[in-house]
Amino acid sequence: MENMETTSIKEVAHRAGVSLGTVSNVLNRPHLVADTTRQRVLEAIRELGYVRNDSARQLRAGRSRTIAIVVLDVSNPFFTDVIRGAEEAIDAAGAVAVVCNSGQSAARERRHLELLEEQRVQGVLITPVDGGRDSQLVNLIKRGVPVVLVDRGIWQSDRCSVAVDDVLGGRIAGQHFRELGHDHVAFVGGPLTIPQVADRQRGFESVLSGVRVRTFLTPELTVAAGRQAGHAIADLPAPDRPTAVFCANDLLALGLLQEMTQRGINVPDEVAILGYDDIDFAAAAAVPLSSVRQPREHLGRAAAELLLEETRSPDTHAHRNLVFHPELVARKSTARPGR
Amino acid sequence: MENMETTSIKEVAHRAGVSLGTVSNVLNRPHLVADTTRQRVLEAIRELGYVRNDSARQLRAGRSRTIAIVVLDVSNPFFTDVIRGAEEAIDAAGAVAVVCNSGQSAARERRHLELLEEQRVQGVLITPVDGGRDSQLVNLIKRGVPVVLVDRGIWQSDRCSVAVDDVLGGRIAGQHFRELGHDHVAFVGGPLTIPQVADRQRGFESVLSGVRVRTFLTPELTVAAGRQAGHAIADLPAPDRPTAVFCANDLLALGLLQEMTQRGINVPDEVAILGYDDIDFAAAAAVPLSSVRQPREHLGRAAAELLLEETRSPDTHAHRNLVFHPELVARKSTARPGR
DNA sequence: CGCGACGGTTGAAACGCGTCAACGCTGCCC
DNA sequence: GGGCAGCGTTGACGCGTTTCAACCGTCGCG
Repeated sequence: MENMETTSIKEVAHRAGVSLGTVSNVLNRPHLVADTTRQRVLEAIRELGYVRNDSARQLRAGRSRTIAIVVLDVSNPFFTDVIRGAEEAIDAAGAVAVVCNSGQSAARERRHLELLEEQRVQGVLITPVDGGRDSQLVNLIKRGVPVVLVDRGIWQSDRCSVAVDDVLGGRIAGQHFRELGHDHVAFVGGPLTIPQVADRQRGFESVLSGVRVRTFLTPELTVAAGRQAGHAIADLPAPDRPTAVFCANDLLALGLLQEMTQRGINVPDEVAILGYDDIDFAAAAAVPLSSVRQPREHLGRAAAELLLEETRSPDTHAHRNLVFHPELVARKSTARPGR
Repeated sequence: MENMETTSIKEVAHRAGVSLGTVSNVLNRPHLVADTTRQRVLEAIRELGYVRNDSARQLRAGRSRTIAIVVLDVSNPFFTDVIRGAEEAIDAAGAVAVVCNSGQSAARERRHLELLEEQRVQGVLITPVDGGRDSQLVNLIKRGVPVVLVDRGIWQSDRCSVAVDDVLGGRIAGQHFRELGHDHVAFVGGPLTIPQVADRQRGFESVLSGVRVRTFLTPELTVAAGRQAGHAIADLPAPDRPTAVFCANDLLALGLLQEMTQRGINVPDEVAILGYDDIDFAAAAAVPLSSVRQPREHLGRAAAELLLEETRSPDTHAHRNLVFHPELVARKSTARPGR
């Protein structure tokens, strides 16, 4: 077991009394090697603590077995769930997933992509900082590396992508309020420069013609921003207050909920609240939060499968842009008053 | 830009009219190359879209520039914060961080470690599934790969580690209750096979001699388990009910809080609740949750720095086992009654 | 003015390690 | 004896790095 730092296939061959190629065969095509020889080689490998040098292997193979998942923010539960789904599929295919965190920084994303390109990764699954126009990413694609966009830039036909239909999500929210009989509702979210937010708003309003809809723009999608919006809504005199509020994500909804609870405004009787994402904490809130759920793990799995498909048959592969449907998870925060 | 798949340093050299070595010098020791030549080479690189082959480079160098962070669960905020801290330090050192998720599975951890070893990573920062006795991890260390344990196995002297003093965290909790004048308190947590949980309990009880302390064991550290414990506590007749509860983590505390709120038991007036971890949602709970905060990012940064130090001077390096101190973050859930 | 020395480059070749295709040896069967 | 498996070996190859000898032009000294 000692002297491991420099153990190469050559020493294994020497110790086992065979040639280099045989050792290689034992490792890669064991059926070609006679039983006794194979045993001897495996024995030598064990004794020397030999570990294959992946650099050399890759150098010859021209590509690696790893698939990279580049996310905007590892601490966002949305992405961690996407990661889990993708890992599942990648694992099942015998590849290995590594996660890179761009942390919303274009510079870090670029650094990661550069390295990944140098490492000749098998493919990249990415939620790009800038929607996928970055030159580094374009280079990667030009080079023939399969790339799948996750939840961004679904309109680009030169690559695969997966996303969730946010307009539909908004529609589902509006529909839900309609069915509950609300005739004065509100949308809380922002900034509208985030396509997801704008889409959700658009879908929401599109099914609410004839209903009074107010909009409260927020500077970000956080609990604090939700609280502030809640402040503004609670300050309205009761007759002028919307009876149902759709928030662009669950954090906003949780903030809103807290503010309402603190102000003594009953949820859902006086104000119904509907979130988006269905994060784990939604169900666990003081008043269990209704939410529009995105199939996060599914999204990741589908993305990984598109990627794997492309790596397996790059020639016949046709790029696809999958769009998933969100679904309503109704809980107490939008229960019909009086229930 | 075309024909990129096979572009090698050789073609660059040819196109620039220089030799291989010169191109290599341009890439690695540009000061050794005359200005005009360098420009010519850079130009050729750009024109051909050349990207260095990291496998070949590593094959020669014997080791890579990447540092792996292997965590138990990417969707746990504790780890994502640790990751962020570690990435900061790794980035600053010019290395690259990749994250591997073992998902609590020893098999996946093993697979990842095997691959990392084959890739000759510069170092590994890991929270091992089994406390660090896994043979794959031991192999890695034998081989001379720097390994730093995170929040596990601090007693092992053959490697560096970082951890947070959970006994102290428990003491801080107990001390807090003492100062608030509680004379009947409870600990909620489990299973005690998790060292962190056992340590917190031990510390908690150690400073509460003379105080009545009940223990409610939970099967896991989740919101649901917290709710169940809350159920049991709320069922106690008021005089027999503890006036302050210390939970082994914030999820339990949030579940407990919800149950209390739902049962109409006032927090903190009738029951004070103290959590552990100070996750983002703690401050955002219906009643802002007091918690014992662990310096998560700091932990990650320190771990990465130990690792980097070891990679830089493997000979003079002495293993260290850093222990960090948690701190109390007092919010409303443990405010003095009547305030 | 001529020659050697010197600072500063350049280019050929060896090297790191595993993979794979082509080839060679043994022994057996018909 | 010819042919065929079955097994193992040989050697070229992938690509960037590094070493070292050779080379260039310039400068100083005699």
